[in-house]
Amino acid sequence: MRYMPLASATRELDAQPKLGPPAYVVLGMVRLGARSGYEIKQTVELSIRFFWTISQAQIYPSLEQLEHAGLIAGRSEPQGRRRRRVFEITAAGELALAQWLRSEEPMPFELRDVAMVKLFFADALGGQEALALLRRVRQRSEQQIATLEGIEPAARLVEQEGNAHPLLTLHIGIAFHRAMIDVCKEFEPQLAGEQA
Amino acid sequence: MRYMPLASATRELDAQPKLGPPAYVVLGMVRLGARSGYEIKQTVELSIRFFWTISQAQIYPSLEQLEHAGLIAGRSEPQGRRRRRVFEITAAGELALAQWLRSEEPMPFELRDVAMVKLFFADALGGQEALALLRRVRQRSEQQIATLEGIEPAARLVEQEGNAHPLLTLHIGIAFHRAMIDVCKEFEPQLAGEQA
DNA sequence: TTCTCCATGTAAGTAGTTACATGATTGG
DNA sequence: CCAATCATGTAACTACTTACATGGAGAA
Repeated sequence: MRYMPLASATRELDAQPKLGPPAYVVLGMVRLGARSGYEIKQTVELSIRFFWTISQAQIYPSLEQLEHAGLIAGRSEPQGRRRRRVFEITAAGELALAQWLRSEEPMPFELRDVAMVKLFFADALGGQEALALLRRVRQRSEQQIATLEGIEPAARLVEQEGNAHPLLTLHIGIAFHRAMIDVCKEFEPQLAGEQA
Repeated sequence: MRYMPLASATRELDAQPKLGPPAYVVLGMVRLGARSGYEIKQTVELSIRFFWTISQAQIYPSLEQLEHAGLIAGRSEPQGRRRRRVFEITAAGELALAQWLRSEEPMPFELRDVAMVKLFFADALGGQEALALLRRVRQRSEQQIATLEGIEPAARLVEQEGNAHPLLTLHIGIAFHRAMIDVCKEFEPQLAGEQA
């Protein structure tokens, strides 16, 4: 039996300093076949960009952390003389990812959208200008939908490889923006009727 | 004529260090009648919380910055012996707010939602567990809708005082979550059919 | 040879949160 | 008199971004 304060004992069991969402994102991307840090960044931009971002500067430390924890295995695989580390998920990694997905931790919905803020305060504008803002917001959503629909073929491909959920989140994104457009459209006549 | 590098001259014209979104949020809230820092925090929690948050620690410095810039005017108005500063928007403040609302700066849509990330990676789970996750996400949206609908009476009141846009953003929020629920519902049978 | 892409790494800075500190008022 | 609420302020910390630095590979 060892004598040490409880806090330290607990810390020893926990082992690693606990992974944050960015690390799980990297882990999940490796699982889906993104091999290098560079590929992960690209895949993120192509797939989850509209509900999660991650900068390159976060990816490499996350990879290190995950490898250290034994959740991914990396090896050097240079292209010619250009250095390159490629990673694969380990059995422990699969387990850790699934555990995170199952965990009952709260998932607060947090949107942080300047456009919505501007819309909220738009009564400070005249009717014509408020209408212009509303239309800019609508156009943004139309643009987003176009982008998301552009991704759909790729999502259908990963679906055929047994990953149907990327397509699901893509559809949610499209539905989000459609909903936004609908509410804006409904509101427009109310503004058009106003004098400046 | 003065001799100084261009950068300095420009900085001199700009005068203040430029306001960020949090400062404009505070400004807008003062315009809508929130008088003290404390009231602003409460109003934010009641109104824009689901698409923008702001911590108390940001509010007081923002108020100072805005007052310094002449966009709001504050005076001491203690309640008994309890100190209290109350603020009003100035003409310059109205102008600055409107200018911000009109400005053509890009408004990138940025959502940051762990639930969507988990959904995206949910193929790492068996069908039953993925279904459970999907239902948790759905319940979250149902909960959000209930909260938002609870706010609606208050939004209708401010509408009658001439501010119709808070109600608009509220409707957008409700529509968001309805859309999310719809897509989830559509997807559920696909998972229910799977073996674990 | 020059541009774009592949690839990794890090230092410095920003934006924001949590937690703490203080103290008065109101209502049960 | 005790708890909840009103009210302000700040120090320490965390998370994340931007910008810089380096260099090879392939294509025009």
